[in-house]
Amino acid sequence: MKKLSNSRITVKDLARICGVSIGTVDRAINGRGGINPDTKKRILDAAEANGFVKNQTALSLSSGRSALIGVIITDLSNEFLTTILTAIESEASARGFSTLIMMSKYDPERELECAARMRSMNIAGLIVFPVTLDPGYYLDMIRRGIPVVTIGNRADGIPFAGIDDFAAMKEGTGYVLSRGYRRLIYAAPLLQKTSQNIRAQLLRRDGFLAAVESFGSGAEADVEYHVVDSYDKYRRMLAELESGAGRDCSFDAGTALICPSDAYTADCLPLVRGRYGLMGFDRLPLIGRLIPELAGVAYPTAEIGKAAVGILLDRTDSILLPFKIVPGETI
Amino acid sequence: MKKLSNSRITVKDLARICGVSIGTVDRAINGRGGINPDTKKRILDAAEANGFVKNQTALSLSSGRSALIGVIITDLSNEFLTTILTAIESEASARGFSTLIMMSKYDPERELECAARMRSMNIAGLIVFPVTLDPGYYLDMIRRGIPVVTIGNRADGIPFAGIDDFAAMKEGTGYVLSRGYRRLIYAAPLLQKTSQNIRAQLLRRDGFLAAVESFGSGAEADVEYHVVDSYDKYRRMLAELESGAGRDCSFDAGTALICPSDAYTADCLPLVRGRYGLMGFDRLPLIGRLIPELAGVAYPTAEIGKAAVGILLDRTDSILLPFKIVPGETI
DNA sequence: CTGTTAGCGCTTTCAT
DNA sequence: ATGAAAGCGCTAACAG
Repeated sequence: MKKLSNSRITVKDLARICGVSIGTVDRAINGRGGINPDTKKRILDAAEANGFVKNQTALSLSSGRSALIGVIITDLSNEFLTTILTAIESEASARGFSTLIMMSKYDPERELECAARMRSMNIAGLIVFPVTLDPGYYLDMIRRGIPVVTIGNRADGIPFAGIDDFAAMKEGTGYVLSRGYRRLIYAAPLLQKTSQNIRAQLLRRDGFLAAVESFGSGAEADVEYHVVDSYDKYRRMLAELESGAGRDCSFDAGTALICPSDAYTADCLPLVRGRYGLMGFDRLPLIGRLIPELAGVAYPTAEIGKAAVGILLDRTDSILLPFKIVPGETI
Repeated sequence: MKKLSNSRITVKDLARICGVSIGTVDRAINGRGGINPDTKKRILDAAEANGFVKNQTALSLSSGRSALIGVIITDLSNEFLTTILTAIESEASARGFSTLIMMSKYDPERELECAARMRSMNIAGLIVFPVTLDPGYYLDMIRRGIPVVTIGNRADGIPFAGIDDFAAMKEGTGYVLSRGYRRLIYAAPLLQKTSQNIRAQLLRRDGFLAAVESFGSGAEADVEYHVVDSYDKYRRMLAELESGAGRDCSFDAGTALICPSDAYTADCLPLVRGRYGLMGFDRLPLIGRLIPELAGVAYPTAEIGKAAVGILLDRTDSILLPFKIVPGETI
């Protein structure tokens, strides 16, 4: 195979330049003991002067580890993921690691291919937003000493960095009810994807139901709700919103739409603005700036990204971060 | 150094299992000729059965190349960058490459550190959104056989994938003028950063000026314009918009705000909605869904990401992609 | 204190 | 058609 003369200066070159052995160079470079301070200085100076940069590939092959953190996410279409990713990259970089990013595109098989690929690159650890229902591969990685952390969806037996989705949606829904809305439309088409890991969506839905339930036991308990749990129903709902009054969903002044992800908020907002209530989820920077009046649960994405890296590198346990309910004129 | 038993099955293992030599395994795996079809099948079956995955690190060290494409961007706060990144990852992945992403955070020094780091990982090529004014390091990489492509801002002597920023803003401004607006506020605070590469912003500003200029030669040539070219002025402008009438900027019904990046659109839109005209730039998915009525130049980000990877891997030349003016009620 | 050497997993001659 | 061996750049163990 043709070698490209890309090769920068190596330890061997440094050894030749300084008239010492590569072992000595190594001791200087890595600050190991047992070396004459003068020799050390001479070598380090030469390294500096020649712009020596350790070849990470060789280091990785030799040590069996790398300074690479793998990140598998579904895509970047959602600000939720980009902010987490930003935090991950910042934290990883601050700790001397680089981030290798791949996208599963919501395809469980593709996700596992990504994981295998990353593993073949000796990644130091993996952060994954899982869509696969089978965490077996990840458990195997953990067993072999490669830490794995999940974000977004949980997976049994694997550390998780995130929020308590159940509690967040329960509180959020409670807030909507407390503002007098009595007809709730819960727009969660993703619930249709039963062959994927949608644990976060399930927990949020359960939180929603629990809020409605517990409210139902009160005095003014005539709450009516509707769970939009398929893309078909969701499309129909949007069409009804657009065309004016909806039948299936019984829109009226006391109606509020609850979106368990701002991916849906983006669809719904232009249609309900000023007509019905709307509560989002995530509450991310861009949406917050564009639509300051939007109410919703605030997802602490930056903290989560940082926490995920922390769990990975310090081998600590799962962590649940606090969320907030952001009030707004849309509720 | 402690070796972790992460190691999956290797060519050596395969050789032992099949009772052949490493060389033979290699011939089978890589489909090179000069091997008995039966032996080959036996080896491939064993590889399949044992879930053999080539160790990319070793491959990279041995060949001096890797299947890694480096991407250095400023950050992910902008949908502009996330959509390009998505396209890059898709295309790279489809062509068998992985993406290593780092963020310069608009810091030229940090950008160069990222580049050096990536180089030490034997990246096959680099896509960079440059903020540094000195492309020397990149030229050196190219000289040594590592292709580099710029996006966003151009850099002399380095291939570029993008649009004609000058023409885009000239046309966009022409559109605003054609709709009757005669007072234009051009909000481009980034112009202040003269110690960074802001070529795209400069080109857009020049396009804006050219449009105003060429229009001025006509009959109804009383166009008044104002370039907000610092963060100070920008903040003042936003404050004036918020507080009602502005003095510096002379807002009135015939006023239109032109934002050469939707990063600014996001700030301005809530303040001018229904009062003054507003033209954005980029016209990205989320903003498009949230604010369907926004007028602006549509930046073909997906195509650009794909093109950048193409230039990198096929060693082709710069490419300028077509843009579009999207009309909308905000103008 | 310093030099030598083996080895990480793979590719690639050069022999056989 | 197959095997043996060198080498990519670095680390670590062992000699001296």
